[in-house]
Amino acid sequence: MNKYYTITELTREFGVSTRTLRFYEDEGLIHPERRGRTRLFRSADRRLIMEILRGRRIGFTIAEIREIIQVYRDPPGEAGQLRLLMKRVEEKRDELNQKRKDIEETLEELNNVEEACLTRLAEIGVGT
Amino acid sequence: MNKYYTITELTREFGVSTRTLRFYEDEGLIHPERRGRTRLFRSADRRLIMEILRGRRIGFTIAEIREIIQVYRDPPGEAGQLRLLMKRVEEKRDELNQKRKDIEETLEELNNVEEACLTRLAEIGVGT
DNA sequence: ATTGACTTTGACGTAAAAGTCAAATTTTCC
DNA sequence: GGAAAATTTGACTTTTACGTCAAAGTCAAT
Repeated sequence: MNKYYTITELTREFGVSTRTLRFYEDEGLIHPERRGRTRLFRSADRRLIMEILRGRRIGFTIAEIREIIQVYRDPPGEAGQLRLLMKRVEEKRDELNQKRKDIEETLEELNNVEEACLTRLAEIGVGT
Repeated sequence: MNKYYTITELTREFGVSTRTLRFYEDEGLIHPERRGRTRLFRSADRRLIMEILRGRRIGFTIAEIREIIQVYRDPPGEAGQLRLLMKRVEEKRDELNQKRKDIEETLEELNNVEEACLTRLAEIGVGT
C-alpha cells in the first residue's frame, strides 16, 4: 500500500515524457516527494496528473490549470474572493458550453462525411 | 445582395485581428478575392471563417482545419482514399468524444465549486 | 565494483499561432 | 483632389508547451 510511482511508470501510463512531468513540477502544478534527488510520486500526485492532462485535453493553459488546482488547495474564505471566484466559474462554464456545442456540431459533420463516404463506396464498389 | 465584407468588418464580427485573417489566407484556409490589392470577402468566406474559428476553439491545428476544408472542397473518389478518410473520421470522432467527456466532467466540477462557494457565502454572510 | 538502466539538472532549441511595427499603398470622404 | 483612414506587405518578435541534448549522479543487479 501507499506505493510510490517512478517517473517513467507515470510517463508510460499517461503517454507523456519525463520532460513534461518535470515541466509541470517547475510550473508548480505537482510537488512529488524526493528521495535524494529522485522524484517519488504518490497516488495523489498521480490523480493530480490525470486532472492536469484532462485540463490539457480541453485546451486549458498551464496558468489556468494552476489556478484551478490552487482553488482546490486553499479555497477562498472571504466573501469578495468567493464572489470573484463564482464569476470566474461562470465564465469558464460559458466557455465550456460553447466548446461542447462546437464539438457536437463537428461530430454531426463527421457523421455526414462518413455517410457520404459509405454512399460513394456503395456507388463505386458495386462489385467490390 | 452578394455583398462584400471588408477585412475589418469581419475582424470586428469575430473578434480576431487582421493579422489572423491574413495568416489564414497565407495558410491556404481562405481565398478572398481582390480588387487591386485589397481583399474582398464574400459570405462564403465569412462562413468558412466561422468554421475555422470553431475548429480553433475545439483545439484543431491549422493543418487539421486545412485538411478538413480540403476534404469538403474535393472529396476523394477512389475507394482506398475513401476508406482512409473514414478511418481518419473515426479517429477524430474518438478524440472529440473524449474531449466531450472531459468537458462534461469539468462542468460538473465547476458546479461543485459553485455550490461550495454558495454554501460558504451563506455561512459567512448570515447578515450580509 | 562495474555494467547498464534510469534520473536529474540546466541550457538551448523548436513549432504553432499569432502580435507588433514600419513603410508603402489604396480607398474614402468631404 | 487632397487629407485622413484603412489596408497591405514583410520582417521580426512573442508566448506556450514542451523537445533535445550533454554531463553528471544514482541505483540495482551481476
